[in-house]
Amino acid sequence: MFDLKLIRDNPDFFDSGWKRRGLPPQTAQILAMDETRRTVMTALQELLAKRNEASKQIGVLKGKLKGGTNDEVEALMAEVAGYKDKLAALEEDEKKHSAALNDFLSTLPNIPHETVPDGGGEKDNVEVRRIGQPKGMNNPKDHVDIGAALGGMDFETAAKMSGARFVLLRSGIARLERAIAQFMLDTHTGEHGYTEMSVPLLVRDEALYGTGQLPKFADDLFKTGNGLWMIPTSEVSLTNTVLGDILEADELPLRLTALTPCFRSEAGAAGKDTRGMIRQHQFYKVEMVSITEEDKSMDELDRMVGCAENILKKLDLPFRTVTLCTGDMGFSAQKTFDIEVFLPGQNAYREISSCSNCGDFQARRMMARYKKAGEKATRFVHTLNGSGVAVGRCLIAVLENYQQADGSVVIPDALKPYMGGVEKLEPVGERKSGKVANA
RNA sequence: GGACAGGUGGCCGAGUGGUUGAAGGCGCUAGUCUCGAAAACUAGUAUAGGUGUAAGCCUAUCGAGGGUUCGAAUCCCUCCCUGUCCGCCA
Repeated sequence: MFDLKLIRDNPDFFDSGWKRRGLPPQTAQILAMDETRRTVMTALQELLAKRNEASKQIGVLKGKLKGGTNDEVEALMAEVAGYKDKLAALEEDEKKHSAALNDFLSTLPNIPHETVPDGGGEKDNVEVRRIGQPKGMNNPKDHVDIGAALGGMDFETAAKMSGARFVLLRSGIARLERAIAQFMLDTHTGEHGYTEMSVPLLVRDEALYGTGQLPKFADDLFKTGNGLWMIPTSEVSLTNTVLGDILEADELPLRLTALTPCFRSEAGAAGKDTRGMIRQHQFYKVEMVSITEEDKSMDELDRMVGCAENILKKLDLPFRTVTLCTGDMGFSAQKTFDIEVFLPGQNAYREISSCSNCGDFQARRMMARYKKAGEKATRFVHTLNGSGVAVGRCLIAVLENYQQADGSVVIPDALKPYMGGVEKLEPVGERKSGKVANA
């Protein structure tokens, strides 16, 4: 959401920002709607003031008359009664115009930061660094084949109960997924200063509005029969911990992390990444969220990217980090870095983390503010979120990068403490049911 | 899920439908006093919005949203949240 005063004062700044995202100018319409709204609001307030004045008089007079009445009181009451229709009409008008303006504003994306490169899509993202060398492999298999050989990745069984885009993991691979998640959480809490959180997975409209998924992206979400929504990322739950709050500056930054399942309807992704675990309706993700002061968020973004990269470094997975261009950034973001891990099975770098600074965009929607010691005024916090990292995709990356010629998968050193002595996942022979896997 | 009881400023807590943005207390800030501090005393102490060069003026806000009324913290309805008891349950 945006500061209307700022839009009034700097319409060009906003229009050029939206233009960089490929949108036409918006401020002319915003300002026209705002103008109408304020005109109506002023008229309403003036009439309210008159009514309040008269009603106060009535109170005073009735007090003197001990609750009785006289001509003067009757005249005043008649006067106020005359305002009634006008007042109701103005009130309705004011509501209508405010709602219209709000609805319009709530569908507009954040303004890109000046350091974000221009561009229309993925191809225009700018690589900032590349860490680690892909190991040369002869005919590397992709995670689906590796998983099948290990007897631990089963899409058919998942499909029976849940349909497409679900997976069922067994035995060693199930444990590996858990190991990855534990390792990441331990690293963020133990080395990166994040506080581990266990959060609701079902949230209300307000929470999703706050982080920007609603009202525009309802189609991407799952909704329960009770009107609650399943979180598409724990960014929603972690960021909304400060919904409506006024924090003290010295409590900041808040650095929160959580491991949660994420639920995405993947509407509009038909035909995309249909093979394997890349794009599922449900997946685990370790998320990082930072709540900072307004002048600290860009430094925090670099720090957060570093935390996510550190996970991949410890796992010794080759990756590259890119700055998303204006055309590829998400709705709420002011600036975003994606981390792409190398997948031998695809011979390509694929997104495994996305770290964004949202500036005050979400904070305005959530009314999340902070106060500096000794200052009266409140300011909006800045919010950042980043995957640290996506567990499912990390599992894929480990399987593909640590596969051996014999079909086994070596456990990365960093994960060994979490694997109960298992150092390698071995392929199993053909099984009749396919439902038994090695440990 | 059922039955009660509640939700008032940073906190506690009063509030008969009428000059109540809201008593009183605590806390906080400043001043007086003091060598200094404490105590005491005095004063100040919400947020958002509209309007104005400004001082200011106006509007809204007592969990949220509707309604009744000339006028609502107060009466009515719906919802949310908290507490207690019962039921159910991992």
